[in-house]
Amino acid sequence: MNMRESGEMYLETIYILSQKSSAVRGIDVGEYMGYSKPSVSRAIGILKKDGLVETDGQGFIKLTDKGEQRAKIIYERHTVLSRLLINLGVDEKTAIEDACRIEHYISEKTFNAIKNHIKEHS
Amino acid sequence: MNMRESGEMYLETIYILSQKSSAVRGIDVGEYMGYSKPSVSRAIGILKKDGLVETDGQGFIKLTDKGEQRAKIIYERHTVLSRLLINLGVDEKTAIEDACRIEHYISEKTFNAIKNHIKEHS
DNA sequence: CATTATAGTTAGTCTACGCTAACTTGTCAA
DNA sequence: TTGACAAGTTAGCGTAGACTAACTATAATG
Repeated sequence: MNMRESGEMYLETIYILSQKSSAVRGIDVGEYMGYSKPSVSRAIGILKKDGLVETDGQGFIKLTDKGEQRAKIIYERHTVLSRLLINLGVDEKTAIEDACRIEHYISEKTFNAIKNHIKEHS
Repeated sequence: MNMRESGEMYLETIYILSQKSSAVRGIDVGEYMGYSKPSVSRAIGILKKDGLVETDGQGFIKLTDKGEQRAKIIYERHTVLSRLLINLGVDEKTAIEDACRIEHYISEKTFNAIKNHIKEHS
C-alpha cells in the first residue's frame, strides 16, 4: 500500500469502529476522523484495491484478514506507545494524541523494545 | 512556516552541516539528505521567505537567529529521542533512524517528559 | 581562449491527500 | 407516489513536496 499514515489511520479507525458496532459505514469513518465523505470514499477505494477491506453490496465496510492483521499491528502500537508516554509522566490526552502521530513511524525493533520496557515497568 | 517535517529536516541538516564546515551550500544539503538540487533550491527558498535562513551572494547558506533557534530545538529532540530509544535497548542505527522520523511529531509535553526520564536514568 | 565541470534556478510533472460541488441511489414518510 | 433526506461517488481543485530536463553562471583546466 502506498498510502502512509493516512491509509493506516483509516484502517485503524475501521478496526476501532468494528469493535463497537460490527456494521461500519463510510460516513461513520468520516465522522470519527473528521473527514469529508469523498475523502473517505477515495481512501476506502484504495484500501479495497490493496485488499485490506471489502464492502458488501449494502455499503458496510469489513476488514479482510490481511487488513485486520495490519490494523491490529497499528492499534497495538498505539496502545503501547500511549502507555509508554503515560509511564513517562505525560497526561493521558497528550499521550494518546502523540501516540496517534508517532505510531506510523517507529520500526519493529523500537516497538519491541518499548513493549519489553512496558512489561518490566508496569 | 507551512512546510512540516520536510522544512524541519532541511533546517536540521543545515544546522548539522554548519557545525562541521561553516560554509554550507545547497549541494551539500542535497547530498546529505539524498535530494535533488531543485528540491533543495525550492526548500531553501521557502526557508528564506520564512526568515529562517539567508544566503550570501556566493550561495553559502546561513541560519538566521530564528532559524538557528528552531534548528536547535529540532536537533535536541533528535538527540533526546535517540538516547531514549538506546536506553530502551534499541541499537544505535535504528534509534537514530526512528528518532529522525519521530522528532517532528512529539508535543512539547512529551518531549519534556522524555528529557526528565533521561536525566533520571543515565 | 575555449571547454568542461560545478552549482543553482526555472519550468513543468507526479503522487498523496485533503476539500467542495454536484450527481446518484435508496429508504421512508406525507 | 412523490418528495426529501442520507450515504456514496465523481469531477475537479489546492497544497506539500518529491522529481527530471534544461537553462545559466561561474570556476578550473587543457
